[in-house]
Amino acid sequence: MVTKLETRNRKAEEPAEDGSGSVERALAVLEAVADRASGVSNADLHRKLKIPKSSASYILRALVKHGYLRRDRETNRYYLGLKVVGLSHRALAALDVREIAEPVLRQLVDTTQLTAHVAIYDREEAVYVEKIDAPGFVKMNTWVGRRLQLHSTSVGKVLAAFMPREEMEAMLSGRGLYGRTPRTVTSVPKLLKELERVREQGYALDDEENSLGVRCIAAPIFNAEGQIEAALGVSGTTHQFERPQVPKMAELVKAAARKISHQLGATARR
Amino acid sequence: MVTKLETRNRKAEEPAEDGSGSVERALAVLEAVADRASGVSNADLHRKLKIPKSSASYILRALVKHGYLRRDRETNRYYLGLKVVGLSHRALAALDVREIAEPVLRQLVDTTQLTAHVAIYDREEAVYVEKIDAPGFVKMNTWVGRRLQLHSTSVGKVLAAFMPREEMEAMLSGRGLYGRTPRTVTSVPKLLKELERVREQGYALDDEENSLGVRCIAAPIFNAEGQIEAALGVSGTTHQFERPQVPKMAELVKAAARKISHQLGATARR
DNA sequence: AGACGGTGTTCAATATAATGAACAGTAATT
DNA sequence: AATTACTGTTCATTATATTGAACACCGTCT
Repeated sequence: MVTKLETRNRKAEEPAEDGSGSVERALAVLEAVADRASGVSNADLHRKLKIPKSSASYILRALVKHGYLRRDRETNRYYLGLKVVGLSHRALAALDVREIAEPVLRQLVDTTQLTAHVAIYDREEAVYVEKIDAPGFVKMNTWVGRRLQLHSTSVGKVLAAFMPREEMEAMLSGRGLYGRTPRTVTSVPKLLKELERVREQGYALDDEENSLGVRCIAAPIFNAEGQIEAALGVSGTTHQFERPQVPKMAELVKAAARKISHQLGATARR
Repeated sequence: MVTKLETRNRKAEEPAEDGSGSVERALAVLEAVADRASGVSNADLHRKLKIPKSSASYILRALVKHGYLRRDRETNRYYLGLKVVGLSHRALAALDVREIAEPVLRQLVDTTQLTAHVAIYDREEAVYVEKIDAPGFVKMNTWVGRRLQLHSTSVGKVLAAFMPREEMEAMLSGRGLYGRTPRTVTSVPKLLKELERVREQGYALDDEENSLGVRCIAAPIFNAEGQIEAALGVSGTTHQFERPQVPKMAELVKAAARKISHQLGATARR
């Protein structure tokens, strides 16, 4: 332990990770490679992760051997392999809500002309697990797998508002809320009030709080146990989705979310 | 199942394995979890992978910590985490051909009323990296990330036919060709002849060779260096895609593939 | 040519992780 | 309630993987 800390002398900005592990380092390598679309060399990893290049050499070989990375023979740079794409499909296929939601989303996109997403809660963030693009040329910079902060997005606020109270409070206690835009709610007390309103209204609004020029609205999807399963949201530019439309959109989104909840076996709520 | 266990046993008996063992086992765990949609317990892994449950315990914790697996607190079973979905997006985003191909595929689906795919070569298999569904109720059981054998599919045959000759022959030498259907080409010499014909014609046909009742046709996509980059294919049931239509479809698919090649910077070929 | 700064790989010593056994829970038995 | 047959976790010891240093290999410069 001590020697480990000594060898990794200055990791100035990174939070201390004391988890033991060769496995963890391999995963860190995987993520480091994912971070750079232009590929990563053995030496890059040696610098970036502060691991001996000999170790990186072995780790990389193992990852390549299993298809998680691929190696460009010309440049000796490493890129993400396609094995992860197969795994991704398996991970998503396990989420029943996706399949059920998809046709409902399509219809919602048709009626609202906005981009629709389904997001679930995962490790203190919201993750998009389904997306249907709006027609037209303006596209939202989102994708299945994208992770979002809870406090600055409509789906995030919905997921937080309806999760078990103690879990939510434990998560938020003593946590800084990053101000993504001037409109982001950055104080926990204010957010708690906002979440209370979300529970009352049954929907959450993101009025340029996550990205300037983008407005979103989301509603909760419940499962048969009455717990929140996911959030359904629509997103558009402030031009596509003007403020006066909010009440109408809220009803449409809530209705769509209820429809999905119902198909998941949830009984009517409220 | 049986064959899987057999290979595991043999592997365990063989002495030398290069690469980092602990990392490889972690990856094996990841894949074992992916294999079972119903989740996997620590004890399941102990049995399935023949690793001590204490070791499995540590590996699982590391994978959960980084989001590659998630643990159901109720049942202590493990499922794939959403981290892999984010990685998948990065891996696919690195493939320029996808973005370029997408609108062309859409148009091709419109004109042919068949399902269109783009596949690339990866580790002796073809992998779908893009898919556009045909309209209608019949859906192909395919997905982005699905891996296919080279010898029994149209995209696979195209990828094999146009890859560097020596690479292809090294890969095929002394390899058994699994007979997926009665129509599958199962001998290497026959396959080589077939690939020769593919090169001449500029397209490959899969006439119920991979799956009974499914017919596919594919053509190569070349990059600016004149190397094959991907294969573009259309698939349909034998009802949707009848044999007399093959010549016409071949031309449509070849034209679409050429269009993509051109946008990738390839100069006209043949 | 020769020296340099940059790669990635190999090897033996040692620091680290793997693991059998013991432990502590849980659930369904008798 | 006691018994059985499962779980998963912890810990000290051994067996293994990690890693600094040496090596080999480029291109690019004097």
